Amino acid sequence: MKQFFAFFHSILLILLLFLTLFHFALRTSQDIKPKKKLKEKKEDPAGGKKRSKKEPEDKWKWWEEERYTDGSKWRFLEHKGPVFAPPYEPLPEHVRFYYDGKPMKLSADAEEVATFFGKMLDHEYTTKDIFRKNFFKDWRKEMTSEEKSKITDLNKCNFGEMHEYFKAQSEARKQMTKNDKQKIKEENERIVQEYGYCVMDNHKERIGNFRIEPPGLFRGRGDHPKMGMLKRRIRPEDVIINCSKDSKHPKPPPGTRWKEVRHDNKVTWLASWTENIQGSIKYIMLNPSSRIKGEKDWQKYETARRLKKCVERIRAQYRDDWKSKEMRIRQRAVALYFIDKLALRAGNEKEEGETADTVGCCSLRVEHIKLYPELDGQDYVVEFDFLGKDSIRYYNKIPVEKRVFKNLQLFLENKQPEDDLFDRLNTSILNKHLQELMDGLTAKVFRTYNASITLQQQLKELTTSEDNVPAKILSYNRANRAVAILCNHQRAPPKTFEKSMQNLQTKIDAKKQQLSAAKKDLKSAVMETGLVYLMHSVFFRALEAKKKTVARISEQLMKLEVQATDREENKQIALGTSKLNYLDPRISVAWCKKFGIPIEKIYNKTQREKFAWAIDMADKDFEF
DNA sequence: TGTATGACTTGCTTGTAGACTA
DNA sequence: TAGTCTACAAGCAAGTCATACA
Repeated sequence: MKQFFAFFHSILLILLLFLTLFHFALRTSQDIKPKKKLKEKKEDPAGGKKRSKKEPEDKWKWWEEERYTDGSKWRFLEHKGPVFAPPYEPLPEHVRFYYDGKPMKLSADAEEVATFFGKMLDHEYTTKDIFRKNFFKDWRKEMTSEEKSKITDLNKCNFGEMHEYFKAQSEARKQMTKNDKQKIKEENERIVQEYGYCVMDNHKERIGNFRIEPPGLFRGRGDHPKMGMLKRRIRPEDVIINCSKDSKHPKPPPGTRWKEVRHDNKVTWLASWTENIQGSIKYIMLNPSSRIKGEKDWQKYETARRLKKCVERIRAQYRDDWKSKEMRIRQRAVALYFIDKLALRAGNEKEEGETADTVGCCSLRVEHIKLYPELDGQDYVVEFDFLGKDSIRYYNKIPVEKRVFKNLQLFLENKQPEDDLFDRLNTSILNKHLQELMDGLTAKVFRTYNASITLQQQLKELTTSEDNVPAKILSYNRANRAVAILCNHQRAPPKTFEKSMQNLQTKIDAKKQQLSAAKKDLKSAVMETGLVYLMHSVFFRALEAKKKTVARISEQLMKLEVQATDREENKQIALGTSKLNYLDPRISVAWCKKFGIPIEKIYNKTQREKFAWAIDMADKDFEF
């Protein structure tokens, strides 16, 4: 009898378990209701930061209006002038400068320049010979004759206390109370409201940089021969104001005057001054979201689209020119081939000794290329190795067509490493030729065209409609990355890169553990619920909840893994430059609309303001 | 035709606001 | 809620290109 009951009990249990599993299987095959958006901001790749800045009140659609056709940029311009750097505040008594181990009180002018150096002690710049030499030379110009005779060796100068003082000040700023921080914020906001906007042709427009650059030490990039030189303080007497005659002219600070007030509506700047390092002019101009900048940007992409229509004809022409009898035409044709194929910059000539030694296509020298008739199984390989804009290294090995290779061999004949590769060519000659091929065509249009067309092609290739949003965004970033690589947009890996990757990996590991625990939990719940299924439906609801937990954690894990892949691939590549300057925003807008991706996932608030014209006008079928 | 200059765009670095996390 | 981290925006250097002038 006992055996019979035991057998019956077992059969009953198996039956119950089967029923439960059957029911469970049925339910899992149904879609899970979309979960309520608890923390939407977490899903925003742009950071989803709730900035306090208000959306601009002026939602003017300038792109729906006529443009000026007479070369003028505006009819009316009124602004308040620039904001000057605050005056120098002398160091407190206890912060001393030491020379040769002894404290020494410096005159105000010498002390100010010394603080510029003291602030930078942590920076590699202060270890560079050129920087130190230039700084010391300019610093001595600010010294009194007594200081000059005493301070003769920079190596005997000790700026340590200054450095510590500024570090402590920065620390104190961080430690300020919420209230104090709020007060500073409000004051800044007041300044922005007063000086950060202008009125241009009946519209309030944001100014890009309304503050005059403060004095400091010049931070030239690469091996810049002028790094460390003193950037002097700009006073109202150095500043030219540009505004319309009939506007309320900006007032200079009390007791000062402007260098000049002019009314030139053929230019877009509001104020300008000449800096003392290179003697170049610096400007105060409008924000990228302004009409004046937006129109120009739009126009730039339209020129690139016009190039698309005739690029094949131009390519056929330069290929033909590789065979020309004239050396200058062959050089022009080979250079254009590189600009087109490799997205090289034009390469203007530079004054020797005034800037870092960098080159672009037309200014390439013999020493920047190597020719290999055969390399790694490929024929006619050219190796490029040179410093481009901002002293960023361009290194690339590419197979070229035989004719290009033979031409290059010809160009190199009887030349020294420091000679120009294209000695019969410069950017002016090249651009004049391009102008003849297409109205408005210059060397840089090829960069814009190739960048935008690459993005469009890559998006088509990489996007899968079945993918979820994070996977689609990864595809977008990969397409963007292809462009950044083409344009050689590099960045120094962030100092915190390794750590942040480690943090992300820790999160992934934790999430994996969490997932496996949740799965285990679900499995045992299935067993338990099976036993009591007929008695308590409440257990079934608990089972459902566990199932949802597993799904949620799986999704979170996937997101983290996508994030890690994206970050790793982006380690040394800067996406921002191409996104802001080379990619027709209408391509991205169309892609978002086509695949149902919120535009906020691709462009942050500032970018959306800059590209408002594109967001408004492009539909899902836009083709570059 | 070459050079200088002015105007504007492009491009990298850095400080920090504010989101995230424990 | 305090401390940490990171995306953003500011900052400014460094390009391109048109034009004026010799």
